[in-house]
Amino acid sequence: MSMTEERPQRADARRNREAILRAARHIFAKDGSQAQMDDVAKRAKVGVGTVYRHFPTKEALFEALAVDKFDRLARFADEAMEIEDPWDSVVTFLKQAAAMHASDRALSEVFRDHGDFMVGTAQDCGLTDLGDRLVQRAQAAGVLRKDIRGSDLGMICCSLGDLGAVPVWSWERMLDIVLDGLRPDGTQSELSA
Amino acid sequence: MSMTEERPQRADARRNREAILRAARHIFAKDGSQAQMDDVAKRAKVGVGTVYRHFPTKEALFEALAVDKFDRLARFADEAMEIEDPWDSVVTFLKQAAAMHASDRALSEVFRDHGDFMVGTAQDCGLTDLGDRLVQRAQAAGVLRKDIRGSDLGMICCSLGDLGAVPVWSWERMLDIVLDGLRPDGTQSELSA
DNA sequence: GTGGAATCGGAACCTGAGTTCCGATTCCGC
DNA sequence: GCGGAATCGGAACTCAGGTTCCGATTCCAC
Repeated sequence: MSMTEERPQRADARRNREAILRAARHIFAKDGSQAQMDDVAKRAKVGVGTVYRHFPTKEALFEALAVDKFDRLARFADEAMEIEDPWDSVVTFLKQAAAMHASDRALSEVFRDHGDFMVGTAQDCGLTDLGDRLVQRAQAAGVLRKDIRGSDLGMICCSLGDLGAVPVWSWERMLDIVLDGLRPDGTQSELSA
Repeated sequence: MSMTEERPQRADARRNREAILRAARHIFAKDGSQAQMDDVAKRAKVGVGTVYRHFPTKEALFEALAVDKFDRLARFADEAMEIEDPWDSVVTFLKQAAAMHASDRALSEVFRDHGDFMVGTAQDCGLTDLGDRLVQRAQAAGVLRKDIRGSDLGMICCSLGDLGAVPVWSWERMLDIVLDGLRPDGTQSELSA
């Protein structure tokens, strides 16, 4: 079934592919999905045609990068699980994820504009499961309110995502408020579905 | 200095202007700033040329609507000040503002993409002051943590804004969490700047 | 009712950005 | 080295969507 055979590419092709990915990562992080293919090509020191040979469409390039990002998020979650203190591990993960959002405009846009794609990708790279585990561990230790679900971590990231765009506000401050809302103690309302 | 004299417009012109605004409100709420001028014209049952006579540019039309929205937000804040219970009044305002975001894609985009414009407009229509008053009243009554500023209300709205785009998540749930983070009691961290 | 000024409508124009195409160039097995 | 196949580069094409233009139409003062 697999159409993508591992045919050996020519050396220059492989080199260019890497250059394109590196350039695209930079340009998309800066300009979001509005970034232009010409700019990517220019930064990769390559013609536009070359970009299109490696990625048939702008959307394809964008997705390739997005999958990368989710893998990185999954790695963050993995590392966070290593932290002994369960609360710290949730906080650390959220901080890293949010910082990543803040430095990458494209990531926020994926979260906002491609909800279904995002859910699928998070599932595939194990991020969904890792999120659940992070949450359950903290709840078992009694340091996280019981009515939080793993998917709430994604929701929180998404909501912090676009704060980076407005210089007046800081996602760090917002995250602090949200974190206090996640604690098990204190007067609390009942969360809506 | 004022160039905008109140010259009486012809009846059909005034009628068309209203139709265009009504149509634009609907189309922009649905499609955000990606909305197309042709669609606005079609919905207003008017030619594109007519739209452009009333609003010299797409941007101008967009801004006219945005100012409207901020006036409405200011009215919400005003009404919220009438509520006796200071905590309720903050909650009510946030709920109304967030609901407005959820039903209006363009509003979220203004918050995200035109930060400075937004800050200026909020100032002009009195929303900034009203927010400060809402916050201070609640703090004086001891029902809102002391380290919250009026501008945090805007930040919260902004962060809730784009949750509406992803159907998996609900801004109501997120707002519940945030509200618990705003309460004065319970274990709390120190907010970052 | 009539004249002319204001307004309308929408085809045509223009620009920007994604994509294609093909001659030039580079790589690699012999 | 040589030959040809894979790859490159970037000018040119395409298409979508904002904006303009001007003949047709509508309104209002007289």
